Amino acid sequence: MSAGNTSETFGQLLHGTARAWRQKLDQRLKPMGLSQAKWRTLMHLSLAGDALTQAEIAARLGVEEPSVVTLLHRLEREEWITRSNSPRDRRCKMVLLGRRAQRVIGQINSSAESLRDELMGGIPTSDLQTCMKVLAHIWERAEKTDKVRSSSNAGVGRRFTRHNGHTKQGNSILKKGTFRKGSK
Amino acid sequence: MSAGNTSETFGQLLHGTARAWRQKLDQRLKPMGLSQAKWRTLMHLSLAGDALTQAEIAARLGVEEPSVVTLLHRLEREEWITRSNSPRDRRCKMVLLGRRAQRVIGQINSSAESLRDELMGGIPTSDLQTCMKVLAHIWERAEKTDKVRSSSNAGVGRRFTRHNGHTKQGNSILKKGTFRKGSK
DNA sequence: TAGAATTGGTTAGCATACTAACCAATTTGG
DNA sequence: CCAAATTGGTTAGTATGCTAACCAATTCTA
Repeated sequence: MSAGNTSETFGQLLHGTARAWRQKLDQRLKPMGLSQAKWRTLMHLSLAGDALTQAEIAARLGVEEPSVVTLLHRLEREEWITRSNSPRDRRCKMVLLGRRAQRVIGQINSSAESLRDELMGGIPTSDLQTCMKVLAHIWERAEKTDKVRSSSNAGVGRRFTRHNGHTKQGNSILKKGTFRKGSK
Repeated sequence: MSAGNTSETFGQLLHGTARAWRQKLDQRLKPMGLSQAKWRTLMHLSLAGDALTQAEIAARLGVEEPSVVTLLHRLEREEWITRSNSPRDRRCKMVLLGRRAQRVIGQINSSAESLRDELMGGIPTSDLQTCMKVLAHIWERAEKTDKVRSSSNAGVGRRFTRHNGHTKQGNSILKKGTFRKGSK
């Protein structure tokens, strides 16, 4: 990079920035006993407003299932969430927010937002838009090219495809039978 | 998610893109037995054209020293590099590229470059420039705000302090560790 | 020149992610 | 209805990265 090469630089920048951001956020949330991975999980549960299965959580976080397993174990051990077996499908675990989490979701959110403001404030909106467009483009290509993950929402637009079209209210997992995700 | 919501989304996008890129690259380099972390280390050594100390490598990679320790252990175990004690400063380990690495640096490079082309090709240069500017800005703020890491130059134009000396190499130590079973 | 401070490296222990391999339910196809 | 495929979850093992705590050598300073 210092040797006048333009290649590599973008990747460098991308990863460095992501790492710096993550560390910063982790550092802020540490006093609350949370890290970004944990916080994001709680947010998704909060957004869902209902129990989710581990597979759903994995899809929303954009990580693999085994990664979710240990993540949820940590969250459960610290009493941020509870897990129980689904009465409908004995393979499933239902994941729910615990009291503790419900109480601090707001705080978490505002922490994350103020960091965002600090980091991105002052940047022209159009520049930001351009940047996001570029990132989305890259992401899409990177995910698409040679692995066809079932529920890999490649980007920002298309979030988790709601199998049956009801997300927040009804039960995500208590009403199996009608939906089956992607084709695969 | 696409409408007027600038919060959260950007971070999401940043991390997702970085992760996707990394995975893609790892996947390509796997047949060669390399991952991005390893590859980057080798590149820096190659660029330096000379032995580097572990601290220098850490600075160039932008990671902490303890992370470098295990990384170098893996690289050494696989014979990509050799490490030896510096004769001028007994605290230092000099890290050198091994034969194996020298032989494939070119391949590594072209792999990474073609991936870059695939991911970024077709994106207007000006957009890219804008994107990089934004990322650099964010990175700078994230590093600066509450931790004063040695170099805060947003990574792209970093300056490494030259240290170097001779290109001599001995054998890779095998030193067992002075176990002191720390107890405060 | 004798501490004190700094610097280079390490170990320990944790967090986060991945792949591979596996079990146990459930769904599907005859 | 039974065997095969699929799906949800787990374990095991590895890769990266971090912080905290610690030696050992070197450099600074009073």
